[in-house]
Amino acid sequence: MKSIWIIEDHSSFRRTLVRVLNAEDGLQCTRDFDSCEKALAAIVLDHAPDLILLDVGLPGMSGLDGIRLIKERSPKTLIVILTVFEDDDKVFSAICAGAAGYLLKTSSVTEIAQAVRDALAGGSPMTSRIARRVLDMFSKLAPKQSDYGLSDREKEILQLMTTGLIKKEIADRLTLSVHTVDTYLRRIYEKLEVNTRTGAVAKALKEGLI
Amino acid sequence: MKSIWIIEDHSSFRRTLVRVLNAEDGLQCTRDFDSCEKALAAIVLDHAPDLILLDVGLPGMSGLDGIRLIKERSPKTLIVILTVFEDDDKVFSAICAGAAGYLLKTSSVTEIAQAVRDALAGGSPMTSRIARRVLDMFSKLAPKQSDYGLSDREKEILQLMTTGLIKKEIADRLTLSVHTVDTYLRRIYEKLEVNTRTGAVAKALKEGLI
DNA sequence: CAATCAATTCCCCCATCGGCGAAAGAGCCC
DNA sequence: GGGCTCTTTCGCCGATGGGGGAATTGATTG
Repeated sequence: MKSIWIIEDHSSFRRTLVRVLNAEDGLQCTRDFDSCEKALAAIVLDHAPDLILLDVGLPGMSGLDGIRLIKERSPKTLIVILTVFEDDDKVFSAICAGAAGYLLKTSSVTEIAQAVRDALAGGSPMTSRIARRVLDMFSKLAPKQSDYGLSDREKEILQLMTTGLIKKEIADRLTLSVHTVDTYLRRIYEKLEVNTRTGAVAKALKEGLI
Repeated sequence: MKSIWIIEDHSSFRRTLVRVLNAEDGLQCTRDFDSCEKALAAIVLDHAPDLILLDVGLPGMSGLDGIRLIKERSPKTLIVILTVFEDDDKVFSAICAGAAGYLLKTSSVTEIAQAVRDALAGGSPMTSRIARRVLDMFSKLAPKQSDYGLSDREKEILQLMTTGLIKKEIADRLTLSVHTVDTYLRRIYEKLEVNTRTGAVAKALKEGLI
């Protein structure tokens, strides 16, 4: 039997959810709150539930901060977002904070119940529109993995540069002469079409060269 | 009427898909192939379809490369992956290459048809297990969003540093004196606990400070 | 009103860096 | 063997960068 909490300020909707979830086999909605603060206070006293259905966008504490705090206190508790917002920013923040699902309130209660089961079974339920947004963000975030024809040694030196080392330190680290490192740097600048260490490091990190 | 191509080497499964999709209103499976190569050749001659159902893991060209090549030739064509593999690597690569959905072959044909509709309507259909993997990868990939208490001005200067500019250029860009920029840099170094431009830029980019 | 902090400008000193040029051994391909 | 790239070493010079300290505005906060 999996325990579920609901954090949602609309009392009628909350009560409906409680009723529907309790009608499901193997699910039990043990508590419900109208704010993150109250739920957080309960987590320290009570033991945490298996899953929390959370409305981000309720008054008081931001739901996004709520996710973080809940996850801090009880990392194993799954958090499924249930909200009216589907802007990139909210979705992005929720996922980064550790949400295990993202539903819209336009979903039917049976869909919500199914989503809860999905999440408990190791899935991350979300509408396909939200999924598209996540995928778009993902491919923007992922490094382009370009090349520029750097040799292994050049990449090694570039990598050390990204740790903040200066030429001399790199030379010491690799038991090379400063001159050698210098030559490498010049070639790296040339290949990357930059003319400063900063530019090289920035390009390396932005484009995932190392 | 939306046109769909299928790339799938199992001929019986492929024919089943064609039949099922053609039975759907508004969908027409115009062509089907048993390899990416043949589909790519067709794209240059024929005009590209609205959506391609693609099996990554078929013989010959890697399906992942296939996605990239198809997207190059016809960026507007949606690509929905249909495969037996659900390892992080495949999913990650497919998404980075621009896939708009990721289904498992364990799905029923009606689910596949629904997924095709979802994708055409602007969604990214995927199983909730796949979604969980994507979310996990996402939160690993996403910068930690730490703070270090940088002021707006300091962040601005840090941002300009990450474009490879030197102090003097930053000063010119902001109509400041080099000395001013210098002071900022020193404060940034202090807050970020580094002592070189390279280190500051690396830390800024790695931790998403800007 | 005072205190604080962010933003700004300036000085000096020396280590480091970036651009110039040169060279030589190792390994690989034709 | 001759060319090629990769790796390594070296010198020189002027510009830049980092560390030290100091001081002035303006805004915000207490």
